[in-house]
Amino acid sequence: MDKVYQHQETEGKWSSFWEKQGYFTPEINPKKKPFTIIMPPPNANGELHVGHALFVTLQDILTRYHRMKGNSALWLPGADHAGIQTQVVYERILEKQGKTRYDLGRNEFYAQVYDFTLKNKEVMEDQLRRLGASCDWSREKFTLDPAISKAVYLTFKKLYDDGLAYRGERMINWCPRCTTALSDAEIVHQEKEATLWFIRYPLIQETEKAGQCVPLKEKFIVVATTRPETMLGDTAVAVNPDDKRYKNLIGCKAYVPLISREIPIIADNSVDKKFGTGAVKVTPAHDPTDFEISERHNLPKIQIIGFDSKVTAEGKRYAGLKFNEARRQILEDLKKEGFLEKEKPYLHSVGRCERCNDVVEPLISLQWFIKMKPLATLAIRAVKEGKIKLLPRRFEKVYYQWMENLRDWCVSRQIWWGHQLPVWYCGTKGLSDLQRRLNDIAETPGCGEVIVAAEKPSECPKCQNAKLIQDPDTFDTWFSSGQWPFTTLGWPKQTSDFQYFYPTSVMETGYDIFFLWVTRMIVLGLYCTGQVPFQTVYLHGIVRDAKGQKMSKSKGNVINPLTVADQYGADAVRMALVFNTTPGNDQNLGEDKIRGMRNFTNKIWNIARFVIDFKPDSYETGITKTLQAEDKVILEELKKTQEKVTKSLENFRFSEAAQTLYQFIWHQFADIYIEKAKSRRAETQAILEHVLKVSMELLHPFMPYVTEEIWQKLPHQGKSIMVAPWPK
RNA sequence: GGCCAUUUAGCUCAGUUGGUAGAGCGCCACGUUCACAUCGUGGAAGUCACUGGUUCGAGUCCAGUAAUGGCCACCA
Repeated sequence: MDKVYQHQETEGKWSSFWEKQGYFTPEINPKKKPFTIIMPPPNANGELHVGHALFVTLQDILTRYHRMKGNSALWLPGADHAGIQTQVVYERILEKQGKTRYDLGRNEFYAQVYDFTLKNKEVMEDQLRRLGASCDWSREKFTLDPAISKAVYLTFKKLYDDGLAYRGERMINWCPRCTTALSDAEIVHQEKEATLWFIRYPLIQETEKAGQCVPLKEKFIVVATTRPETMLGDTAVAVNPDDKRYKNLIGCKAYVPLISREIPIIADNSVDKKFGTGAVKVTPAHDPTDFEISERHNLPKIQIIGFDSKVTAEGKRYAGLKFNEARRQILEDLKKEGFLEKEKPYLHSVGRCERCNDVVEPLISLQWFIKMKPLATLAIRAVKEGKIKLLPRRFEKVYYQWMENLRDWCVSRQIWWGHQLPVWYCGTKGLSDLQRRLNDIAETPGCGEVIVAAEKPSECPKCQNAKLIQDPDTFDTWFSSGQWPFTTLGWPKQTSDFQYFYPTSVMETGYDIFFLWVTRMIVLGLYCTGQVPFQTVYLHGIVRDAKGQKMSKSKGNVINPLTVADQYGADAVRMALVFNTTPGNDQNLGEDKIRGMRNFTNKIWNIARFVIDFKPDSYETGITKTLQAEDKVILEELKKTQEKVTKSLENFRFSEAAQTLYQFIWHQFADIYIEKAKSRRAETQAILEHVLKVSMELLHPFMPYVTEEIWQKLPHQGKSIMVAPWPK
């Protein structure tokens, strides 16, 4: 044995050995208890980062532990097409070639992105293997696999038939760069220095009801806004009904300056008396609150900013201008005509597209939605009844809050990369103008019937027209990944996998996608299968750099897990990622820590050298000799370690288990026992071998490679430590 | 505006039934024949953010304060 542990020479070897032996593929055995983890599918648009390495480590620990315990342990890997994110990534690649997706056209673009994701997927698979992931490649899935897609279509049809999926004109978040609607969960709010403009809306004396309306002294009602250009779409001014300043004006009318539209002054409780002037301009087509006010008061909704961010024809003389140019022009005109009373700096938050960072525009649009109230009720109950446990527990509170305040989920996206909606229209009549324009669809006749079906219908059931047009939109990527825990197991077919492995045991993922993903899996899992998708949710934190800064390419502080795995060994990287960490909290990872764990692997290696390289003529193979005090102590400590590690793992306390093993192996076994054993070498050999073997078995889930390498050199009947029984 | 987390040795962090403070890294001294210098032995180092309370006893439970970070929300 070498003096220094050479991870390069062992890690690749064992990884392929395990896979060839079929150890990653569990058997469906009714006598065994299943243990299932569905891997959060990495987005197939890049390489693995250190966050992936963390989930690989935690999930592999659980899988290896339960496999050794004798369960049928399935860890099912996969990859996510990652709709909008991948589309944005690929469009950036095209941009460098001076192209847009429109230059390629929908089919060619889809083909190229498909190719791109498959290549990334392969790279990621190798990287997962490299990190020691013992997942079952024979069951690997991709979100765009035909069977998975079909399940997704069926779910949508089921929702539609149950009245839970509907198409409607609602206020959505529009990303002008991605040219698509987004759900609320995909919006990132950011503080921004802005200006609050105070604009005078001239009052109109109501002649018929003379005397009822008492105009203000200045004959204006002043409103405050951060977006003056939206005044083009104002259809009311709202005040709080209890606001004494404006009480006499309720029911009166005012002019929108510059365009001279006559609008009512109305009372609505949503208006905050203390904000600005206490009077707010109402732009129903471009603000969610205003939209709701307009619904309550039956106000018209005038869209004045189009999907192209330009002012529409409704904007009269400002039509055709980009919204920001229109803003400048309008401010200039307001000033010139004396309608701008004052301005003041104001800090407020703007919504941005999570993927491309463009400012989103609230717009009314015809989209598909999922009704969330009834689904959320199921989801809340599942957690309340303890059918799903969230770790750490504190996430239950935010879970309930989120579920209780859900708005309907907009699931249609005007992007090309993803599952196209299983909706067909008889002729182009059913398509929105937006859809026709974005996809350059020529008009074809038809009765306008809307058909939702898992497969393309041959003709319109109403008028027998065979020229049906599929909805060009694609699903929110989280709609398909929200069904991942059961579509991967064959649902809706009652496959043996589904029956045996579902509901899954643990969902292990980052808290950063808790709302985007975990909540949706719970909702859709309960709805589709009638069972919880998983029993325990373990949420890990973000891996930051050594100083606690978020890793990013631009900062240059990224730790590439594969690079450090090559340098220090995958075992060291894995151990560093669980050592001294807690669920739900971020952790800092520096190279020092990984180096320290590399030293630990080397320590283990040298313990093994000491134990294994000893070649006496003969020695007792069993632990039968009268035991000395130190022998009793180490065996007792080993027993305690075994019990503690088992208990820690049962309770998802990975760090505690890792520290227990580290302390035992290094400081009790090596520093104390081995030192003492040196003076009575031959009679301790059996104990040394035993303690080493059990230590390796306990440590195996954490550091699979070095433990296998050493275990193989020890006397035993087994073929691999991976399938050795968990020490009792 | 609401909610949550964090605050423990120079640094990064563990500490789950409340019982004399722990780890890794770093630091100091010594030690290279006999598994390992990717090492060993020994050592210095903390009034566990602050204030009050419960308790025989609190880093650990309760109330409040402060600082930092995060999440959620329709702040015009």
